[in-house]
Amino acid sequence: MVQVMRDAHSAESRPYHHGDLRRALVDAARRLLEAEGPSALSLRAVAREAGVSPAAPYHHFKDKAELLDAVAHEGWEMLNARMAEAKAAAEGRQQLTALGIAYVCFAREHPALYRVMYDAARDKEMLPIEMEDGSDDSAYCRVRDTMIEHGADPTAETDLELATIASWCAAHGLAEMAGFKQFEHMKDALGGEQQFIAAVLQHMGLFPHTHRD
Amino acid sequence: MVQVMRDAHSAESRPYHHGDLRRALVDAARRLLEAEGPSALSLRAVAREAGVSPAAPYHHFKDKAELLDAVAHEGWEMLNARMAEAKAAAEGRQQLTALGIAYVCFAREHPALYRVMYDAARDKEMLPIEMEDGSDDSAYCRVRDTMIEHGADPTAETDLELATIASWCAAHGLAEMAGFKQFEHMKDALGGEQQFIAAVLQHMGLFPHTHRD
DNA sequence: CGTCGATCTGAGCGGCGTCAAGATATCTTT
DNA sequence: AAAGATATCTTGACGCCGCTCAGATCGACG
Repeated sequence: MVQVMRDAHSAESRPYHHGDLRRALVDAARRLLEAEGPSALSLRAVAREAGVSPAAPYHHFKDKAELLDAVAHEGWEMLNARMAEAKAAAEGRQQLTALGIAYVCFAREHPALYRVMYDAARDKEMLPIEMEDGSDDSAYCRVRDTMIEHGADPTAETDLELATIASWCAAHGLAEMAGFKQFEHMKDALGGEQQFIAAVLQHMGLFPHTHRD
Repeated sequence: MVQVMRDAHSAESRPYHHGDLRRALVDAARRLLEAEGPSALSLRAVAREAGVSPAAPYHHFKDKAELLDAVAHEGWEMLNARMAEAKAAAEGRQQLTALGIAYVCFAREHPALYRVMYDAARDKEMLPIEMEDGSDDSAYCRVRDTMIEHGADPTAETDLELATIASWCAAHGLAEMAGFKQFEHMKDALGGEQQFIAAVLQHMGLFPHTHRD
């Protein structure tokens, strides 16, 4: 992003050194992912898409997994931004529901990306730093803090953490299952996938601490 | 299936025709899966494990995905059996919690198998028939019926179905996330993974229809 | 201008999923 | 029991994959 295409060689002549191949590779991977699905996401295909040789990516990523990590990283940032918007746009205890809906809808709008995000997490058996407690602006903190704002007891730490984890797991489960054909008739009956998602979230007793509000 | 090992050749001499290669392949795949993880599960490796050429499986399965489907199928049957046990062993409204715990614990005890089960489902965007409403003895029916037994209104069909779906999604989400290292300190604080699972399930407000009982 | 390090290419390794052709065992018919 | 049909397994090959390494090319810096 900082470096632009060098002009030592013209833009046409494909300079031997790419301006910012790392950036280009991640973008190409995202493009391929959303266009052709996870199965089409090979390192060679990404290199092809970026117009470089199959070995070039190895100067920017240790291996394929590290490239996917970078793609996943951007995914988490997109998700964080989406949830920040959702909270800002809602009011009162509606904010928690809005966060849940935003989470699931993001996953449904970018299913291949969401899959890459969680596959990377599962392989390392840990969530990326962007979603952790310590990270500022993380979705985890956003949910937990919103719970506190709307009546949860901030001194009951274990309860608060369990409630946050429970909400997260529930949203993730719904995110992965909402696309299944078995629920098609239910979505139709409720007037669309978004309504279905909202209805299931409601039935989950999400964010139990807010019930007393 | 029907055929047993023919005795024209002795059991030692590796007859040209395998007795029941289909069965042997599925078993080999399960063995490889649980021993080496999903990444080691190649068609060629399965054939190797079964002592047969790489092309042999194609006389029993259309492609690799169909083999994995067969493995997944067995997984769902194991899960159904596990949940049936869990319900039988519990009493009263404890049964619903027992079902949830059984589901998540199964997934945690067989993480690679559980992953294959859901990957197969996601690729087809539908749950396997064993888990559907129509199928007798399905986990879906078991959960829904147990809800009815413990006070849910069987005439409020939409509500009942939404509640069942919500429970399922929540359990699935927890099943996939319970292994993450971020929750390690929580598991320690609660005295183990099983306690952690039970605590999160409790916080999920699972099976809301039973709350009035 | 020359050197050095970073970047990219080309060739190549072994492994993968899959397929076609041929070999071999079993089943069926006579 | 012989013969043909059928199911099963092997061999060999194709193209794609992730990954490595030697060497070509370029930018920066002395």
